[in-house]
Amino acid sequence: MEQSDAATRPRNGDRKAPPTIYDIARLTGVSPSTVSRALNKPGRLNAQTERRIRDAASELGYRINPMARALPTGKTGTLGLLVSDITNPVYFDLVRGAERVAFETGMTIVLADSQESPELERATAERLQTSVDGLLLVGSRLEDQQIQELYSVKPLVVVNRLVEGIPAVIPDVRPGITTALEQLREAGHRRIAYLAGPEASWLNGQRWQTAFATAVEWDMSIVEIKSNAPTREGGAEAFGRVKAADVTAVLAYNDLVALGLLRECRDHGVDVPGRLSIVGFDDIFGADLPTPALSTIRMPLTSLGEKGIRRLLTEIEGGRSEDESALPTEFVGRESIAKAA
Amino acid sequence: MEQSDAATRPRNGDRKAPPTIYDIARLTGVSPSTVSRALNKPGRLNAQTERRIRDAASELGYRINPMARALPTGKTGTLGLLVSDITNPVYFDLVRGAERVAFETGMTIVLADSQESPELERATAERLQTSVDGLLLVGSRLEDQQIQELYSVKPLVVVNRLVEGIPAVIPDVRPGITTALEQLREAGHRRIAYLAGPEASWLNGQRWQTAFATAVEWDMSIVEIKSNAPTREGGAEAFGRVKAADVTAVLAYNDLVALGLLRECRDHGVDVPGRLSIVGFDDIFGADLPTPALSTIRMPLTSLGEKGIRRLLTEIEGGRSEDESALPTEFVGRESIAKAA
DNA sequence: GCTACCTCGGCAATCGGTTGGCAAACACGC
DNA sequence: GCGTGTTTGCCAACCGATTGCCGAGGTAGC
Repeated sequence: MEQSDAATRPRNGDRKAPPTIYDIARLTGVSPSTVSRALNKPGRLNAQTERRIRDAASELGYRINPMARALPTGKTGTLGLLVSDITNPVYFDLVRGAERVAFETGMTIVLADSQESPELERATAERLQTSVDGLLLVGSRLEDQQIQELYSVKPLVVVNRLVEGIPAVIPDVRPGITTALEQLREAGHRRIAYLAGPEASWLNGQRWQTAFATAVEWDMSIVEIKSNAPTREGGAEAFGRVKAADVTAVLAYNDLVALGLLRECRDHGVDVPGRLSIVGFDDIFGADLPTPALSTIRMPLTSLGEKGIRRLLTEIEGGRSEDESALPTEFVGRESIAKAA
Repeated sequence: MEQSDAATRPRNGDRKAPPTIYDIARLTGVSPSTVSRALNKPGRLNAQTERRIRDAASELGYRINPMARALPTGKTGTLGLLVSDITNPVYFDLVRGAERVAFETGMTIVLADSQESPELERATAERLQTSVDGLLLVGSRLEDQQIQELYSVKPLVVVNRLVEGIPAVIPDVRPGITTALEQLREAGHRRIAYLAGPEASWLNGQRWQTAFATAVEWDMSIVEIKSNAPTREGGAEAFGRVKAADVTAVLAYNDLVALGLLRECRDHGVDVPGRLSIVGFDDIFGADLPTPALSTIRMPLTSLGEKGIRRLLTEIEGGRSEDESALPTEFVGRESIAKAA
């Protein structure tokens, strides 16, 4: 596996230091401050001088040193994105959306995850705060007060959560849930279960409360079933409790849990959707793969990511953006729903 | 959606500047340089003085300013991780592994993707290089020379690729492919196809060449079928060509392509594995979800991520780490393989 | 020809750390 | 009492930008 003569590789000492504005200044015979202005105060200088400096800069392959700029300005050009679990496919599109907006505005995103641990989340958030201009907290498991403390240090926006006094971007779970329960009701389901997510999750609360209120309104019975983790394993592990609950349909906290339950049903010979209908949340990658394909309530993930970053940017600029309306969810009907047995 | 009285939110000006070593110096009556040494040259100072300073620091809630440190030292404490497509589940575990090692060593990871575009990859890499200590290039689509140029600027490690003179971490595709073809052969398959990935992908070349050599050695016929993109859509779109090729088994460039093909087969009534056996690569999230569950060749993703970062760290320290042996792949038998028709 | 104003570019301070060199203070041996 | 050596902490320069202020020179108005 030796790919090359080690002696031919650059050592750190070999690499030439990148050019600075001082190099450009020397080359063009002006002062460094003039170079700085030429490069980021267009119009401030004589057009011809500016041209000359810009040319010299690109000839030298000059790239601004973000650290050096950050020191006097206090702006790092970096945003922190903290999610509860990187390996949860639900964050794909959200991250993508966030990245797109960040890239367009010339910001860099630092992605980190807290592995569903509040302690780790706090530690990571604090560490990130020293090197970013603002933080996007997605599905935070922290307590309100901790988030407020973080907010008192640096700009911050929460996604999928509401905290007193903190700018937020959230989905409106109502449309998706309403349609889903409507479908279940029309298919004759009267006893349904909600397979719960983490208690510290605000979104879990929203989903449960909305499902609960809707079910009650429509005279369906509904029970909440605990699950240990918002993962496929968590869903599989809840199978026994679901079965014992004697319901004809399950609304799961998220697709991961729904997929875990679905698989377990198949492995135990419980016919889905014949004997049990299952609906998930999020419409993650893979939700359409199993047979039956999973019906789910799609979250506006890309938009949540995009709006989150935009919101954060105006927050950083000191603007006080209006809290916009929540982004609507949408029911995606697939094969995991059928007439109640 | 108004969550709070806007007037109660901190404005940027409201936030108090974080404490600096100057604050600590003033508080303890020593000079800033002494504070600096107390905090990161243990033993250089009188033990008692050091204690006093450390106590004051933690009392003030001091956190070092990474930018300020980066300036004189040239070390940013940040590593860049550049993947070809963030939304490809294959990178989950790799990113996880990389993050774990980075976190343990106190480094921060900046994750970016190039959306399968070489131009974007180069631009992003160059941008990242100004603010990180080193770069991990995963599945790069750049040309060798471009990578070498990047390497001449900052430390860099490539994953899933070999480039002359560049430290690399790669999988050994042989074990997985050998076992997979062995199984196919024993099941009576004699005509197989390789559904190709991006031409610019080194890994695609490895997979094809190894499959080719092995098939030839064992007297199986093998053909290469192009696919337009290494995605589910790409796999679906290749269905016609696969069907026309008159083979009994397909080895796909990755699971995404395999899943796309699998779905398309189902939609067109082609029985898998009855009439066509399918094997993927990577064992991504979701590979086990469809019916039939996808057989695949698992990549040591977590290890690739971990080793990649470790390798990068020694590279940054100026060490010249030995090129270690490639990490073995492993065949994962599921339901998408059966006896040849 | 004089004042008033504007344009253009440089000086120097600043951001928050790090670090080489030095000097003060102290201990020790003789 | 003096030379030598060691410990300890400070001074000041530096990293690479940004920016307030100022002065030189040009232009215009009267």
